[in-house]
Amino acid sequence: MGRRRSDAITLRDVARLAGVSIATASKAINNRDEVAAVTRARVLRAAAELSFRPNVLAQGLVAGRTRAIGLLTDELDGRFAIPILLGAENALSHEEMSVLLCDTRGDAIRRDHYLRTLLARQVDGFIIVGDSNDTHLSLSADIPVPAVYVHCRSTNPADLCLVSDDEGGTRLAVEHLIALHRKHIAHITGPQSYRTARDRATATRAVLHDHGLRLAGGQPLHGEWSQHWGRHAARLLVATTPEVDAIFCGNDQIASGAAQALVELGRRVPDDVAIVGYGNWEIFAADSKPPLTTVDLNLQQLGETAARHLLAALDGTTASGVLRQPCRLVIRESSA
Amino acid sequence: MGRRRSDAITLRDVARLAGVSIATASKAINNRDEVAAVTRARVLRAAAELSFRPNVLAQGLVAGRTRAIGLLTDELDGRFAIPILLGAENALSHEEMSVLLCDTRGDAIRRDHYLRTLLARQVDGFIIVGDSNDTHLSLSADIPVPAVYVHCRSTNPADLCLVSDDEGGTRLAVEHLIALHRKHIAHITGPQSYRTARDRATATRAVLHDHGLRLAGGQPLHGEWSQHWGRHAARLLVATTPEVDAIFCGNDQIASGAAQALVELGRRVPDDVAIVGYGNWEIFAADSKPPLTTVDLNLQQLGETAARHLLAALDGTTASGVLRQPCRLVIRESSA
DNA sequence: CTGGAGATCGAAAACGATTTCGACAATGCG
DNA sequence: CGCATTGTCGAAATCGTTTTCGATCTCCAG
Repeated sequence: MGRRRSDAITLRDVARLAGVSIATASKAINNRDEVAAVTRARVLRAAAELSFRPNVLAQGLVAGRTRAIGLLTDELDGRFAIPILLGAENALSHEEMSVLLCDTRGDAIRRDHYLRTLLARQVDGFIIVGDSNDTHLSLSADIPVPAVYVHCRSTNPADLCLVSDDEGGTRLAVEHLIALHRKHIAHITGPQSYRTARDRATATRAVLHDHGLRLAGGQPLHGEWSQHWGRHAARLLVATTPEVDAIFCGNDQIASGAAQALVELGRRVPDDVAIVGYGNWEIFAADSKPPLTTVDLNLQQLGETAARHLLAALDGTTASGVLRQPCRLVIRESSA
Repeated sequence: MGRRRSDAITLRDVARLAGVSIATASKAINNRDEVAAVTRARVLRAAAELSFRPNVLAQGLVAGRTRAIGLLTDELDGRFAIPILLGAENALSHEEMSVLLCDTRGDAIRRDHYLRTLLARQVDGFIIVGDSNDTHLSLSADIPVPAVYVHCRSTNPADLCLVSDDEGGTRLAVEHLIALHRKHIAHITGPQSYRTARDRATATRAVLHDHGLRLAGGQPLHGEWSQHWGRHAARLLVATTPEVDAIFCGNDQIASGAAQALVELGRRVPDDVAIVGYGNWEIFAADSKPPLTTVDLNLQQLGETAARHLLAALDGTTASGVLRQPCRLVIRESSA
């Protein structure tokens, strides 16, 4: 067991070894001026020799910056929160900031509890990761530090919200299918209760209309976000609209299920029917049969962007409104 | 924006309102004796009135307990770390402990960096979540606080490691198939380089042997942990060992792929061939066609157990060695 | 040689809690 | 009543750092 806690290296030790006062040592290490270059070098050498690490608690207590942020997620076990979290954590660690993780499981009581805990811990700011469905209650009124909302919309227009660009992603997908000369493009997606499902359905129609086309089957097919619904909806579609030659699916699970059902019905993918998914959940998209063309949400970058905006806010540069992160089309065999 | 940081409620405010000294207020709030019941009540009332929340930084600085632990993961975006993390975080939050999350991405340099950061932050302990494949380098020599290893094995036998009980889980799966009167049971699983794949393959043979059976096809089929390999291996199996009437798969993706291939080959699941997966990754297992019988790893409980052991270690009750967490069989249509 | 400016440094206060220990009052016992 | 014991409270030390501000030193112009 390394050094015991009691005999950790403190600034006092460094100062003693360097032959200066604690104050000077602090200034030397924190790159303040009013300390001679030669003195600074001596202090730094001493610090290195003792492998000194400042006690962040005391630092935060005095300087008001704890170099820690709270990351509040609604449902961590979903598909979206993790990449966002990884992106944010990565960007923050570059700035020597730590992440305190709390998952509310969609429970308001837990959220309040965590919020208070994190505030008692004096976090410098918050990143709130929602589930992109409903708008997220604004917390800005309750907290004295900056917050950035990711993958959800705050109820307060003065907050900064970062979301994936559903309209742009939809355009990428649908125009890709149009470029493949598909004329009968259908849309299978998730429940109408999801904002993203509604937005992308609307966008699908708009893009088709721009190119003088209309949705195959007339209506988007709304159901669950599952393979099962994908299979079911694909069978429905083939029965009611046999001329369909492309399907744009609301996520990769639906796409995977749809592909499976089409193969069972004797349609070739992509020759007879091209399929495009949404989300680029690699485990589904790349391992499906055939591998799926899909829209990547750049979630990791979304997290990084959130972290950068939060860091900027800590420096006083606040932004607000809804920022849309562009998507990226990943082409695989299901439309090749 | 709630209360500004500068005018946060401190113990001084509570003491003043209650008409006692700071020392007494501290004792009253922390439930120490040597304070009269009536005084304590007055202090608590004052604290409640001001909605006082102690500054954890100062607490940690003096009392040596920061009520925060570091959670170090090797790869957070894998399938295993998240449920473990959720379980641990839940158990810890009951004790008002926070989780500092760091993902090393399997990189030793990042791990060292995070380790130092967390130590500078004076965390009370560590939970190390590995990827269950290789043994994890022991960190105990470098850190002055307790650590618990989850889903991996430490190189140091004095460390406490919590893993899923592969042998028990395998027994559940295989004996379930045997109870269904299956005689020709095959095993499709992941790469031999994975310890869990090897252990479960060995256990499969042992359980079959206990019941006077042997592995259909003679050898376990090792490949990738993917649907693609599941499809491929299932086709191989039917070609070389047509009498196969059950397949125990190393994970749910392989099982899902195998089921898909079998259906395409005209075999009915489960009537002709029963299938059991491993891991109970709901998104695959429950949404597959047909839904998969599988072995649940109780990962969330594994995380909770880890948290409890860590809390015990903080109180001085250390344990060591490898603890195996029992699994649970989830029966769905693929073997019903 | 003198005086003021600028550079460099350290003593001490501050941050918000916990903990130790001495002071004091109330009580019990002989 | 006198003395010891117990119960209650608060002054002060402590933790490791940052920050302020006064002290000292150097150096150069007048």
